[in-house]
Amino acid sequence: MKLDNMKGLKRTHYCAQIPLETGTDVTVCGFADRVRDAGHIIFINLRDRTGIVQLTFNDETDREIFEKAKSVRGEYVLMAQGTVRPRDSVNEKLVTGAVEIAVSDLRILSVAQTPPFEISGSQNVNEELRLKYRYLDLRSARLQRNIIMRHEIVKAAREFFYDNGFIEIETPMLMRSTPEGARDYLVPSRIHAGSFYALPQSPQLYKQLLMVAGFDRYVQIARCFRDEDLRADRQPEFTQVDLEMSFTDVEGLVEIGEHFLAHVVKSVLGKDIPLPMPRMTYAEAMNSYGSDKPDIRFEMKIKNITENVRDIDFAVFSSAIEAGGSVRAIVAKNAAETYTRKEIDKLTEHAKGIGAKGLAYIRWTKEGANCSFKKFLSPEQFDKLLGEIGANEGDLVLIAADKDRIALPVLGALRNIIAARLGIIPEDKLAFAVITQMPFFEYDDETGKWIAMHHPFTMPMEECLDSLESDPASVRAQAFDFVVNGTELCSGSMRITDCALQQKMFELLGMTDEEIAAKFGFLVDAYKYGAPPHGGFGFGVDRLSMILCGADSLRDVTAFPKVQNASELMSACPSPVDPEQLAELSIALANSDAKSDAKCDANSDAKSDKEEQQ
RNA sequence: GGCCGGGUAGUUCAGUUGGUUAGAACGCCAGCCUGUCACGCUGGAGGUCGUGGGUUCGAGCCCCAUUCCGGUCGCCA
Repeated sequence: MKLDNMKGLKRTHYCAQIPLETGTDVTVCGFADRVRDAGHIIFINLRDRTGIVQLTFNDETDREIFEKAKSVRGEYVLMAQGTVRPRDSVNEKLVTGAVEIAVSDLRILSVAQTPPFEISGSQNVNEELRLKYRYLDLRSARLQRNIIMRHEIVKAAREFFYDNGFIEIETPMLMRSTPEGARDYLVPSRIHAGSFYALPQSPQLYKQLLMVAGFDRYVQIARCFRDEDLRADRQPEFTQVDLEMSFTDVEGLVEIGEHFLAHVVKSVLGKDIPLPMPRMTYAEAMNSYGSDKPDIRFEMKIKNITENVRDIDFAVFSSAIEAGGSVRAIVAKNAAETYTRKEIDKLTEHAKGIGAKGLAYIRWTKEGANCSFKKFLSPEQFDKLLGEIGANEGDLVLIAADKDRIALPVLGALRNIIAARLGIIPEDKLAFAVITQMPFFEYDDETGKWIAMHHPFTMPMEECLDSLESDPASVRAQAFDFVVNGTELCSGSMRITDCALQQKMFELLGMTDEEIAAKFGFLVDAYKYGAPPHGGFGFGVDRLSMILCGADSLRDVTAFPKVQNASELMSACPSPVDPEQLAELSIALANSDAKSDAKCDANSDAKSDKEEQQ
């Protein structure tokens, strides 16, 4: 088929933005979304990024154009010139549903094979297939909307920070590897055989040095990389609104952060977010929600019932208490009917998966209160306990007895699962919260060492400076997180600018002078030349987009996402490279078996290429 | 690395205690149709049942292995 060109035509409007006045001449472009051939009259829904407009062709007006329209198939790329006129009957579902374009010139600019799935119904199609043909799925209204909304978010972010005196500065993508924390993506150096760059996990060190350099307020829409396993809300490469500012404190940072979020939400969704956002200490979040990223759209707070059950002669409770743990409970209102014995067993299995030894429960239905430890209580004790817990008929009480670091997260996880199941989470609500006073250290069970929970440049809270060595577990940091609807959006902190203190922190984290000099020598040196007090944070653009779009996965707000094993199905990367490339980089592969290689290959073509090489 | 769920026409799915030629809807192709808009009507094409092995007279179904996708735990300073 001979294709047309655009000669003599120029687009005047996007499809869904044509004037609705009868008689207007317009020229529109896009994809054929749907073709309805009714014999002597043909309708084509033309689609572009703004939406859909109906093109109408009648065989009485122009036979040649009509025949051309007859040949159009789904996803053909068209350009049409014509006149806006009212329809016989209005399609309420379309913005342009009251009008149509009577076409006087039609150009077929490109033909299309039948796509492997229908664009309009793509959200029901197997995601693996959609990811292989990502460019087709991206044509769907849903993904067009998400990707454009993400653009609006980044645009609003830039507006906000430019207006508040922040300077946008690019930091290197090829940098020194600092393998503390997440694994680095490494980039081999051709010129320095055997040496490697790392892709940034975040621009952390550079942005701190920009403060030492006196830029005072820095911002960057920064791409970051972490070679860790994926989740629905975790991709190996992601984007942060990364910033750092001087002459501020935690409250100053949090204020900028919350005004930024409010500006973005207002710009993109038109919603007002009440400020200030609720603040909650880390300890409060853990005690009440069993999570450092609590979903506060709903209540169901965790209760500490240790004192209420202390006198009960039930070994599960008493042994946990004796071991320094506690007994915690959540009351799921009106959940007793939903959660049968079998369903509770499932919850228990889930709890065990997270580390609980088991769950005690009280299921109070119309038939009475069924309690897994009833035989250890007198009827009076049981009634008293029910009252103290605050349970009523129809409620389900779940109880975990363990060390706090087990019992709280377990109930926190169950809280989310149960709320989702009961449908008590208000879907359109945005519940932001700022979690403050994060712990500084985290005990690493594997190595038996204390490691920095945030990063080693984080400033401890002033009142904790004296207990750095004596009681590391109690040390809190001048660090904070922004969370929304149970998702962590942002992590930030004030940084250490005192050389002596920084040295001490490195030592506490078990680093030798040699290590410090080799890894962070340039940073330590820099702070010797005068450093303003400063701090900063990074907001996850992907996660923010996910929440604001109402998407369930980062894949829905990322143009070309990676799948769970960190490969990309469309281009089939990562992939093996030519031996010549490796030789140039002075890299010899360990004797890898074909099996582990095949895992990297996302399609059979790549696989056969590999086999040919071997 | 562990646990859970999934893979049957192009797509979404059904498929009985293991039993003849594996079905439906949508899509696709052809014909008809002058107001459709999820157009309609008639007809047609289209399947290595993820892959490999086993049990059986016989496997989409049972068993074993494996692979791919998703969720999650570990991991993510």
